[in-house]
Amino acid sequence: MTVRTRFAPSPTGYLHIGGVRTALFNWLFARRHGGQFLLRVDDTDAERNVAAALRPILDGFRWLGLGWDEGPEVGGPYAPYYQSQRSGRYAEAVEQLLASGAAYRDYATGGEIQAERDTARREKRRFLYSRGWMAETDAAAARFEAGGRRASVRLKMPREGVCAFRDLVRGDVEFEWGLEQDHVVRRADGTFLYHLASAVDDHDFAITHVIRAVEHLSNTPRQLFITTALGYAPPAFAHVPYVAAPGSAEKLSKRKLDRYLRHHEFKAIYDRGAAIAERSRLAVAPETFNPVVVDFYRAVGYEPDALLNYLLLLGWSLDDRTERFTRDEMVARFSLDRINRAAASFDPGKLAAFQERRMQALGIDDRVARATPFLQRAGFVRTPPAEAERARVRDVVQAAGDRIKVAGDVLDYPEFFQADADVAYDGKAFDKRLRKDGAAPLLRRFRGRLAETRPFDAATLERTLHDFVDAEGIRIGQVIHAIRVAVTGKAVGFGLFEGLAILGPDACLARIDRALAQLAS
RNA sequence: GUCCCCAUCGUCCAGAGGCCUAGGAUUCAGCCCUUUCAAGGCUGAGACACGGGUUCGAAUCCCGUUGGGGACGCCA
Repeated sequence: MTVRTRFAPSPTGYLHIGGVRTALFNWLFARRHGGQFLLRVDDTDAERNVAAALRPILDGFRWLGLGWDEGPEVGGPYAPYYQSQRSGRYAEAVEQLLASGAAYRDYATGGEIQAERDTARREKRRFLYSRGWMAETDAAAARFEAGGRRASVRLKMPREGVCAFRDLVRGDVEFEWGLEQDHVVRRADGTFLYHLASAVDDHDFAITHVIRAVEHLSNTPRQLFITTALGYAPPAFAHVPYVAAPGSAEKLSKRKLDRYLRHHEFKAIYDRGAAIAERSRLAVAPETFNPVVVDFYRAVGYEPDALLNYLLLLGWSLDDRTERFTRDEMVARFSLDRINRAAASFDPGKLAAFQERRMQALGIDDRVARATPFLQRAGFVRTPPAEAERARVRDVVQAAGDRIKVAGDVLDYPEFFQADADVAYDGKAFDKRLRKDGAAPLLRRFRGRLAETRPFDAATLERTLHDFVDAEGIRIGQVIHAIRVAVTGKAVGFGLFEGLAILGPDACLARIDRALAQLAS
């Protein structure tokens, strides 16, 4: 029997980072065992589905490189993979449940159910439907319908005994049947609910392993009930713990961005991302520009492999030290039995560390390829880049080295792409390094040396400065900062000589002149 | 409220009775390197929630307490 796993997103418009981890586990498990990983669209709730809300989810999967063997846009032998298009099958299943007595028509109104629920809560016991409006015979149904009521279909759950099953991460699990609800599987309007659809689909799509978030653990008995009532062989279950919020044990939620922003590492990656988005004139939807959502990482230039590697280790480990995994290594080493039982908090700082290492491992060509689109969006480089632009990007990325931690960080160096007159001065740096006694004349004299320096490369420039410093009888620190601010506008940046060489003599001289003029005025 | 689950450095993991004076990663602090900023190197701080058992021996097994969390929909 070949292993088949699935991830079943409902089209909400965004891909949650916790969802990705669950999907990754599914993907890895299927790949590990030479099986198939499929995507199924859980869109039974028409009201909740916004148009085109599946797009960002599929894009996210593609970006991450988590390919699906069957599902939306790729089809497959069991198509369609949209629950909204499988009503025929669900209708059959409901008829079968009804016929076997595993389900019944129910005529209670929402208000009546709510009243029973309220009573139960008042009496401090778990709610259990009285079955007061249950119709098990056509005669009973006719009586209710004569009163204008419409039937939903509920599961007739056992009221005694236990539901026991083995969970691949949690071990043996038991639930008391008597505590289970008579869940609705078909609404009064004839549409079907998740549990029914899920049980039917897992069977129809030949899913062998249901690997999903632990939130679904308590749903398992009712799904098992449906599965067995329908005569299907149940899949194996593996319930993965949820991903908790940074510095907390609460479930990570997209809606609590404001609260997470109080966590300094979370705030740091958010702020960095926001700065990149702003500089690259990226139109960000506040809805998804959120480190809880995968889109965020794509937008600011993270490496998918870094995200995946980090997520893999959030609740799973191989041993006490292996942390770096390539795709192939992940696939080769992954196993369900090393998934933790406790929830794990999302740690943005550690994700950033993985990203940094991954970026460092990339060759210059890859880094240039990652950085270029950000410069294009910011309007610094044309699409496609001119030859000179291409070379400039390469030089800057090379010189910046591992200062570029996410691809969007290349926008920290606009001065290499701007016209001389557009370079902005950092006011504080300008005052500190240029507006002080001796700075201007020193800079002017150095300009003279610079004008004669040839070749204009980093090594020669460095020699030029050292000669200048010796001749003046000063320390290098007395002039180098002034040069940096004059030429780049900033107090910080990569190697000064590399920077000067990249800009070339004309730009360097023009910028020094501009700074000098600014000082004189 | 009812049911269920979880519990090792701030965080993520290792640990399945002696290998643990608890290991790795990340974060943080300090030092080194250095024209700035990064990176890198070195050093350091930092945990078995508590109480009882079981055992020659417990972070590991059992019970309880405490704390934290999840599920309780005609949502998925």
